[in-house]
Amino acid sequence: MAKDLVSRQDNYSQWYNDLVIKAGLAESSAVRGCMVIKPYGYAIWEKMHEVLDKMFKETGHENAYFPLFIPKSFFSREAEHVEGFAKECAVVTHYRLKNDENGKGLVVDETAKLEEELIVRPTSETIIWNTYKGWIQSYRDLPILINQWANVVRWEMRTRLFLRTTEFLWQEGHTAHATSEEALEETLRMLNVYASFAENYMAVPVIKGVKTESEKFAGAVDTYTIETLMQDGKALQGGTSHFLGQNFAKAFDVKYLSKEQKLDYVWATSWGVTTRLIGALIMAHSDDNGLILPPKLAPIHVVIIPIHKNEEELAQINAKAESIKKSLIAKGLSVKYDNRDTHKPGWKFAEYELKGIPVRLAIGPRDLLNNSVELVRRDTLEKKIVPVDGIDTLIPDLLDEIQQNMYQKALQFREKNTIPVNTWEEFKEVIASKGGFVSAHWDGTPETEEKIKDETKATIRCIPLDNKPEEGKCIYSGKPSRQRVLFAIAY
RNA sequence: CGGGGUGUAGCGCAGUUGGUAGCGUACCUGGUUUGGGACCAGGUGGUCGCGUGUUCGAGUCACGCCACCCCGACCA
Repeated sequence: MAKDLVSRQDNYSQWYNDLVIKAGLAESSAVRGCMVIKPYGYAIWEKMHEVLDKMFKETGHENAYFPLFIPKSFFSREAEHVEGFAKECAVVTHYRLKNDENGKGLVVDETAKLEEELIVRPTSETIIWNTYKGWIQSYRDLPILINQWANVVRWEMRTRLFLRTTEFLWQEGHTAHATSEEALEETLRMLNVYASFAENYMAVPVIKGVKTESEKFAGAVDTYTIETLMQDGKALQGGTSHFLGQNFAKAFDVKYLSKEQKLDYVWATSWGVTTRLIGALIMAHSDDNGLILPPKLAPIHVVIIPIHKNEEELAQINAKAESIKKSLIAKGLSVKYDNRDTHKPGWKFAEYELKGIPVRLAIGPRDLLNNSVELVRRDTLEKKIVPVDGIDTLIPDLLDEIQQNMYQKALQFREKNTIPVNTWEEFKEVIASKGGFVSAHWDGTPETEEKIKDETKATIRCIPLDNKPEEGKCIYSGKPSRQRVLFAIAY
C-alpha cells in the first residue's frame, strides 16, 4: 500500500495520471477526451478480455457483433433510456466532405445530409432489441445469450485516462428470457461472474449490491453493481448487471408465444465491464514505485536482468538466463529476458517496478559462482538469493502467493476503511476527513439521497446484497430505516 | 456553460526594469562504467500558442483570439 497516501490524497488524480503515462499504459490523444491505449496497457486489456470471454462462454454465452451506428428513432423508443443518454451522444449528420469553392479547404458537403441522423452507440440495447424482434417468436427461441466486445462513445464533460474517456472499450451482454425469474437469475449470475473476476483475477475485493433508483441504469428495473474502494478512499463502480424487466421488449415490441400459448413480452438483462477496470487495477494496488500487477493479469510474470562486466560474463549469464527462461515458460509463465546493453541494471530494476512485473530475477557474476539468482517480488519488494535448482516450482508458487497477498492487502484496506456511522455529524466528518465506504441508515427517499449528495458529495454506492436487516434511523432525516446502505465519494 | 490556471526544445520548467533564447531531462558521438534510475567530454534540437498594436528593439507591455489543464454540473 502506498506510504504517502494521506498526504497524497489531494493530488491523487495527478499521481494517477502520471503513473498511467510513465508506466506506458496510455496517453491522451489529439481528440478531446479520447485515449491512446499503448501496447503495455492493451496487453492488460487483452488478458482481461481473454479471462472474461472464457467465463462468459462457460456460462453459456456466445459472441456477436452489432452496428456502431444507431438510428436516432431507435434511441428514442425507451423514455428513460433517452433521458439518460441524450446529453452525451455523438451524432452523425452527413456522409461526405468536399473541397470548398472559396478555398476554405475541406468542408462538410451540405447536400450529403442524412435523412435520419445516426447516433454513435453509447450502449447497444436499442439496436440489439430492434434486432431481437426479428429473432424471437416462440419460447423455443429463448433464451438468447449474447455478448459483444465493442467500443462505445459517451460525450462526457470531464474525462480521465481509463476511468472515463469519450470512447472506451467494453463488453456488453444482452440476454432475452421467457420469464422474469430466469432474467433475474441471469442478472445475478453475471454479477457473480464480475465479482469473481475482480476478486480472483484482479485481486480487488468487491461489494455486490443493488443501485438506488436515482443511480440505476437508464431503462433498467434494477441495476446490480460491484463496488470497489481505491487507495485514496474513493469508490469506483467496477461493473454493472441490469435487470431490464420488459422495458426494452415493450419499447421494441418483442413478444413470444409461450408453451401455454400465451403472448407475452420478453424479459431482458444487460451487463458490462470496461477498460475502466484497468484504472481500478492501478488505483487498488499501486505504490510509490509504480504499478503492482496481479500475476493472473500481468502480461509478463517474470523479468530476468543480467549484471555483467564484460562480454564473456554476459555470454555465461545469457546461457543461464535462457535455461531458466525455458524452464519457466514450460510451466506456462510469460518471461522476459532483458539483456539490452543500452540500459544499466539499476535503470531496468526501476523500469520493471514501474510496470508492475510481479517477479524479477537478477543474475550476476556472484550468482554464476553459486548457481543462484537474486529474486525480488514486486508486491513487497522483498529481496532474496535463491538457488537456480527448483526455481521452476518456486516461482509458480510465489506467483500464487503474490496473488493472494495482493487480495488480502486490498481486503484489509477496504475493511479498515469501511466505517459504520450513526449520526449526521459523524457522517460528514468521516466523508470529509478520510473517505472510504460509510455504512449508514437511510430513509429510502431520493430526496434525502440528493441532499446528502449536495452537502457532502457522497453518493449511495449500493445497497449491499448481503445486508442484514437492522432497525435504525436515517442519519439525515431521522426517519425510520430497515437497513444500512453504503455511501462514498465516487469516481 | 460558470470559477481558477497554464501556453517558451520531445518532456518538465526558468526567463529580472523591454536589449544576442536559457536550465534540467531526453536524444546523438566518443570514452570509462554496469549487484538499485552511472560519469566525463563534445554535440543536435526553438515561428517563445496565434494575430494586431506600442517601440529603434517585444518571450517580456496593451488589446483580441485560440488551445489545453484543474474545480463544478455530467458519468462506466
